[in-house]
Amino acid sequence: MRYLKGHGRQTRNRIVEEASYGLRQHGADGMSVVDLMKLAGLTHGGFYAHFESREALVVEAFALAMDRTIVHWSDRVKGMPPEQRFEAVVKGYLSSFHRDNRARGCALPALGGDIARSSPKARRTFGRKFGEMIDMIARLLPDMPPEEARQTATSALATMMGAIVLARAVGDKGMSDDILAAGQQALRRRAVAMNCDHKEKSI
Amino acid sequence: MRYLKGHGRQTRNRIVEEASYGLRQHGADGMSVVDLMKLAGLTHGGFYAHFESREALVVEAFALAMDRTIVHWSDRVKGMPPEQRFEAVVKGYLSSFHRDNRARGCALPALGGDIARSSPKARRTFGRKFGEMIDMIARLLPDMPPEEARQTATSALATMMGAIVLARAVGDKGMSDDILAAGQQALRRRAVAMNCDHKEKSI
DNA sequence: TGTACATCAGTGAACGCGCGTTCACTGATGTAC
DNA sequence: TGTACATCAGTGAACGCGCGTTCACTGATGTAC
Repeated sequence: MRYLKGHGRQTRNRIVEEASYGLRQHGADGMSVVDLMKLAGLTHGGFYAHFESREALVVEAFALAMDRTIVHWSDRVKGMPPEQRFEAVVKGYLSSFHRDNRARGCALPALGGDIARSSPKARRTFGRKFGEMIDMIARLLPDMPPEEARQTATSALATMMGAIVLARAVGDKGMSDDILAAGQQALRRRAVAMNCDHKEKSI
Repeated sequence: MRYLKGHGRQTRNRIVEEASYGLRQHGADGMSVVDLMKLAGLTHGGFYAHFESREALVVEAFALAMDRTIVHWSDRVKGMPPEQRFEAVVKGYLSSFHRDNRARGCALPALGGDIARSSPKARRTFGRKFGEMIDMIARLLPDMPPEEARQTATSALATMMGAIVLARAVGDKGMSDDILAAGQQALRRRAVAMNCDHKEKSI
């Protein structure tokens, strides 16, 4: 062998990984094939030895980013008491650190809007990964019936993602911080509402 | 005068209006100057008689779309009893009709992600308009103290916008409907939480 | 009423550029003998 | 140990195309006299 075994595969993985950062930073249409290969320290000519098209890489990079986000959440709550987990993820998500780190942050606010305009194939992949995200968040709510947990996880993801998009979009720093705070407050309230529901049911 | 008075202004308005539909449908980078002028029934050559640059039109079209959304909400709640207004807006927003009508729908889910990557000027304009949206929604919550109403309006907008982006992005129709339902449920719960808060305070 | 000129919104060819994609080639290192 | 050849990840010039922007021009209609 002229190259170490698996060299090609390793290069390919590196391209996908670097692309997942670059695309989150600059958007699904924000980097050219030349740019994406440069991120991996390569020239553009070899691109089509690894991927069928630019779009195929975008879809892979997007899926990888979502997997990484799920792993990140798992790591974050590892060893925590169950009742603190949901809020811990929310706090980390709706932080100024996350807002200011597009490239390493969640793919939903970075690329969700682009996916809505993508091919059916890309949207199916997105749907599957988003389902995994819902499952992951729902598992942080063990007190709830499974269906309610999934529904709460779904709306929590919508709130978190929306708040990050808006916090990144507004020009004003104070308003941006207010958006993150409002999101946190809302998700804390949601927990209160659940207690409330239970109280009302038990009356 | 060779043209009726205000002809140029009228044409300009028509370009901005049609662009606001086209850009919501296809994204801030999804239509060329040729495409945008064609929407208004014109050729591309005259574009720079009306606008300084393509980006200037995008910013104007975006601002117009946000103004229209605010007016749409006002019209919708006109004459309704105050306590039904907030939920009426939420229901209209988180509907399959809105999800399936990108071009005429709210600009936040259609273009929010693009704005986050735009020029500071575009983001300042967005921030100002978004502030107006918050004020509008907060006015639908007259029972709350002003600051709490603004905070609730902010997080409600984040939830609504996030849910529409996600509902549009997932390939699966059932999952998409679930996302809208989860968003509605969450915002209903939020109202419950408020009642709860008041009860707890009054104890 | 008729003719020459002024106005200006809109036209369409042309520009330089960066894009996604293709392809003949390179060069480092393995194998055959 | 030395030489010829095979392999293949990576290179970079080239392609056709659509983009944002510029600009000389058109043509319908107003005004001057």
